Amino acid sequence: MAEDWQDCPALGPGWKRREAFRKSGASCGRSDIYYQSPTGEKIRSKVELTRYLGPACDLTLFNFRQGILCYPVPKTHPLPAPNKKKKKPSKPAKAKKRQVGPQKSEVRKETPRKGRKAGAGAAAGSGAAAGAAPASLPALGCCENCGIRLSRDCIKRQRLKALCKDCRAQRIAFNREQRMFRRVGCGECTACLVKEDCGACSICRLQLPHDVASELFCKCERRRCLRIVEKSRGCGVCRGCQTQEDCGRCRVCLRPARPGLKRQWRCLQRRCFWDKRDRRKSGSKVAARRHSRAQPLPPRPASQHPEPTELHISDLAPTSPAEFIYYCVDEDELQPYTNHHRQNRKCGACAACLRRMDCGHCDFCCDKPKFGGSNQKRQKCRWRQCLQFAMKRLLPSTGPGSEEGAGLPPCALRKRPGSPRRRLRLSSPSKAPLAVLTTPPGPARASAKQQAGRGFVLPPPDTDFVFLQEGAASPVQVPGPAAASSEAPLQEAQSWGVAMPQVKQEKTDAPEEWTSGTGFPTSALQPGYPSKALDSDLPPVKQEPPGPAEDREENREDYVSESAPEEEAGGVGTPVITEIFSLGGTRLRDAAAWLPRLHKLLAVNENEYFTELQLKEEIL
DNA sequence: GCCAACGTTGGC
DNA sequence: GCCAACGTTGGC
Repeated sequence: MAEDWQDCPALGPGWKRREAFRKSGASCGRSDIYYQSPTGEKIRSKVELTRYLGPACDLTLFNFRQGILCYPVPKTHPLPAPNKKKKKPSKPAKAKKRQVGPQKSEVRKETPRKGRKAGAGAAAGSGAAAGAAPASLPALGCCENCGIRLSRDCIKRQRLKALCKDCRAQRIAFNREQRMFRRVGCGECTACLVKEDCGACSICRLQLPHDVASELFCKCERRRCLRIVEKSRGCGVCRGCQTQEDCGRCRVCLRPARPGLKRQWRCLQRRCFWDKRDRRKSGSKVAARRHSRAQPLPPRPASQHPEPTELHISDLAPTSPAEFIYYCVDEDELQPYTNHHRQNRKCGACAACLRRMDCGHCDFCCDKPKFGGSNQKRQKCRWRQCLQFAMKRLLPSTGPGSEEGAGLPPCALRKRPGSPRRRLRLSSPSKAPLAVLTTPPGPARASAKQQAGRGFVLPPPDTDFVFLQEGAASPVQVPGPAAASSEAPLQEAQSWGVAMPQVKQEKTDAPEEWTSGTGFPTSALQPGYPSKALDSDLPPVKQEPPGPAEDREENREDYVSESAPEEEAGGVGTPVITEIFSLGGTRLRDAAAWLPRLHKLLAVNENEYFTELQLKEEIL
């Protein structure tokens, strides 16, 4: 991560080069060369460089690894080349073209997230949106904190791009430090020095083994590090926190009071710089602007932590035993799971793994350079993401004694600290029929993750399952459990994977595609083809002809080779598998309520299509 | 908690 | 050398 960029004059002013040594893995010690264009574009290979500079630019003399021009031994006339490597001429046109990618993604970002972009580059256009406090805006292209002019690199970066390099580093360091405090504490504050649990807080009441709770993150509430900056209270030392009076000029102060209601928002000038929430709550960068230019970063709050009486329970307290275990897992214990090799994400046998062609339509494909994307997401085509891998992590364990837990490293049953994706796992991923859980579009998404107590999540009652059973030619969809028995055998769930497609918000199905009342998409029960409304404009997905091995699997994989393209083309857009990882967890108890009935149904009617009526009769 | 972004690594 | 994509980080 150490970005020791060095100028690369061979490519022209503004170009930088970096050599990154691989620190681990089979190729440890090997180095990779990266370039950065004057506009901040990252170039990873000569091919990319060529693409970036355009065909008019001849790179044959350019040694990508060395970052220098290598002229052929001049036999006759030694002058030719110096200018040849002047990439600059062709760059603008191509660079302009390359800008399309980022711009596109930024547009997309702007909509749902109020566009951080608006602050710098697009500020002119969105200034009206910011409207209320234009006077406090920092100059475009200036660090929001110290006000120095930002480099192009800083401007380009979407994260923290409104901060200069130093301020950004400070902020990142602060965030990192806070995480450390949350996990292990500073070891110096009075809370960290307390050796005895209080015995009365919510954690102590859980009566966890002392040796587990003592050294880890989920400590007694009274022993939690005091250097953690609580979001709602601020650091107490920055200018915002120390300002006692409202400015009377910011948009919060100027907001007309509602009769009978106390103003809820704090004056922008009084908000803590370190509170990241304000950046989003106040829309775009208004909150960050309060610390703009004239206001350097406040001293690190870590050295001047809040009063010892301030506990920060809300940030830390696990809300359930399950969460508690998550927080208590020792990092080392997680190694076997967290360090699994990259290839472990492929079972190599499921339809997704056997699929060789990218769909070209999903968001990950669109991100790929070969499809004209900007290579920001860098993820495998959604339709090629391993189904087994997804299922392994889908269903939660029910405890050490359960079958789900058997045969797994204990860590596999726990959430991973530090990982944004909670993956749940069951022990027997083999031979699992595949199931797809679909949810009605639009507002249903918000409710798709109903809280099912103790932090687990289950689909809403009107959620539909589309079961893609191996051996069956078409998916089967059933309505949600009306009065599911929560005591159904958990083992049943092992036979099924459940996924939730289209969780992402980029694409939303038209509501009319769904039959109201039944909760079924009108097209979903068409024998053989379950997809929702098709977009005929989209080209069919290229499918590689099956190899010999695939022939054997043909029947078993039909459901993907047929249904997947349909779904891709059908505007369902995002297939199901990767979305599993985004689920906060599906409560096995609830999943199990579905599965026995479906399992039975499909066992009896294997290889048959199901009509909506059949399913209703059979299941309801 | 979720996810976009991107550094990094595996494999062809 | 190049590309695919894994895994982590930072932001919302």
